[in-house]
Amino acid sequence: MSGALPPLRRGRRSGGSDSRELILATARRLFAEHGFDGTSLRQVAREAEVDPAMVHHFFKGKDELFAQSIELPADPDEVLAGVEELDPGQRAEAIVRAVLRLWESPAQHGLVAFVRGTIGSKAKTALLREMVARTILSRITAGLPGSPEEAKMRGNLVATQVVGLMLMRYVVRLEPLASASQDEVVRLVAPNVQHYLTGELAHPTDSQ
Amino acid sequence: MSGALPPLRRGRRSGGSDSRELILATARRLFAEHGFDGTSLRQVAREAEVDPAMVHHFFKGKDELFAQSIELPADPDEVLAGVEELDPGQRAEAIVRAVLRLWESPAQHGLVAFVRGTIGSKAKTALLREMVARTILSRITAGLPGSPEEAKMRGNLVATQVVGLMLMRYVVRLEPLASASQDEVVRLVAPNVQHYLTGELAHPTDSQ
DNA sequence: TAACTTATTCATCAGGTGATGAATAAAAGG
DNA sequence: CCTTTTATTCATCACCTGATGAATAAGTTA
Repeated sequence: MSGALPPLRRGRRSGGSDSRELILATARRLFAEHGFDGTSLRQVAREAEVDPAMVHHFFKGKDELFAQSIELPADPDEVLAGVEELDPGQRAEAIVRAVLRLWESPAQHGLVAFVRGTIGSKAKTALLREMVARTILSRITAGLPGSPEEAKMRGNLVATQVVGLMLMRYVVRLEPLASASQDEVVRLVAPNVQHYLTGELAHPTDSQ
Repeated sequence: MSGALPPLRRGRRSGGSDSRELILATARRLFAEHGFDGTSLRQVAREAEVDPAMVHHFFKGKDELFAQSIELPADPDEVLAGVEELDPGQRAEAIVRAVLRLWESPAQHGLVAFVRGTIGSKAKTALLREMVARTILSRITAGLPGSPEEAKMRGNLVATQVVGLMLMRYVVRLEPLASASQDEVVRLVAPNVQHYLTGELAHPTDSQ
């Protein structure tokens, strides 16, 4: 039990270090696991073995850290590239494939974080709604036959199916769905998505 | 500017009061809007115009308050009553109707809170998974033809569609879906749910 | 009326939170 | 070499969190 502690390690560490990346990686993981509110800067710093003040040195604050952690998971332009040009009759499979590919890419952590953080608060949910409506649905429903109102509803229905699929497979991890192969998932759900896109939307019942 | 402040109001208020219910109602609303972590006891107390300590007087702590706030939204037995006895070929409409009815009942606040609180954390998501698998899916897939594995997958697929629908309609509030009538929603999505229950699940493609 | 129970508030605790500014050490640039 | 920039840590701040125990007032019961 010596009294002399090792000399203070204040100041720059010798030898290059990538603390910034380390912090980001840790933040990504923790945000994905516990959401925005459930993750503290100090927790990130602790697990990255770094002083809490470093987080403020590299990022302006918690918000910026979060923003950079989820590094918007690739813009929809890229993910849905080519979908618009496809014949509506074949669009469903392309959409489902694109979504599965995205969620099984390195972006997965960030996406889970995004979903958790976004559904947890009313304000953020509103942001999500705007974003989904403008960037994603418009692309999916481009060039559908029928009235614009009908196209919007078709887009909404596609969203219910696709979002439900992502949530159950990647967030809730329901089995056996979570372990099924991409091809199998496409086979199973693409037909229903296609039905929402171009199928006959049930006739208003005559009764009522 | 009299020096004499109004006498301290410590002690029981005269006239009956229903602070307990007031706290519960406020908690329900706030949990639904901001989730579990995003809601503090003091915030609940403030908006209920009550001292924070009252919350501890009536409930053991934040966890118990949360638990009582979401007052498990009616057990699945009740909500899905009768679904098991229905012919699988007609089950879809009953399921969708039951879900819509539930979400447009007074339980809605609690349900939104439950979803927000539950998706926000990994641990709670695991609880949700167990609960959904045991209590809901088993009921929905009872008596389906085919292997047990196939029935489980069919149940999973139904879950993707139903959960996606609830999320988009009641949590994200995507339009025009959120404003559609119950009957219209049933007409639009029940056929796809029925397909998951009893339809032909696409043949393994010969290629691959 | 006296004793007891319940409702209500106050004062306070220990601990976690995000944030800031200064001190120190290494690296980079001149 | 000296200067500037960058990385790192420390010591704090003010604030909010959930929680507890005691003080007080009203209702309830004996």
